Amino acid sequence: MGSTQVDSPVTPETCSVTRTLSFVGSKWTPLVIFHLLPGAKRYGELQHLLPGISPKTLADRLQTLEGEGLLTRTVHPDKPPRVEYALTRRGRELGEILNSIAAWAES
Amino acid sequence: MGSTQVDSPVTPETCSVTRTLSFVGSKWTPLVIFHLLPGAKRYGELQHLLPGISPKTLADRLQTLEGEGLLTRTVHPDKPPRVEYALTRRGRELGEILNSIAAWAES
DNA sequence: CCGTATCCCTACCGATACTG
DNA sequence: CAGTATCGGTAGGGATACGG
Repeated sequence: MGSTQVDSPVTPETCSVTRTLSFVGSKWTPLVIFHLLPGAKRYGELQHLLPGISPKTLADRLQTLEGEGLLTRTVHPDKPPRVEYALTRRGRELGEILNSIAAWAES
Repeated sequence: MGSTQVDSPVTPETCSVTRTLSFVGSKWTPLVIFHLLPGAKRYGELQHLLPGISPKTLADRLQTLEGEGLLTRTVHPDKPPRVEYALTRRGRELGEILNSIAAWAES
């Protein structure tokens, strides 16, 4: 006998793609990821690579990406302080997808 | 002699990925694309497939996607009016990328 | 050097009512 | 049926000043 239960529709709240794009699509986030793909960078380096970004926004993006497990934040106990950000494997995987979007968009 | 000209930095305004995600990342847009992947749908069908979306938002998303060349809008001269939306080849290509994001997000 | 704290503005999105 | 018009809330992001 067939079930009378219909599939519950996917909503923006339950869609994995919508959820992913909700933070990857934030302003500056793709560029942050691109700049980290070649290797770890310091906070100040990213600021110079991203002219126009505010310190608040850069910190927001880095913290969100860290919270999503896409990058790691490493504090080196130096004076003056030195903090490095590096993509995780998962972050690099997402970077590859962003590259495929770039290829699609520019073709 | 090496040029003294440095690369002008990429900004969110000139980044093709940021620009793409600025509309693909809009709420409901990925779901609209997913529902159109199997084939053309009418406006009312999409409304029922997307419970909770407002008519304004649905119209906004469809018009944006049409403007980006990702779908076509076809008016059939019937009574009552019948309008169908179908992905273009480019729209289906983007849909495939969204599927790869889903695979990444769910892995 | 690496951020946080505030304030503010605006663009996105939802609800609702209405029209060809 | 397939939208448009209008209004309003809210969250994202910028500018700026300051702190560990």
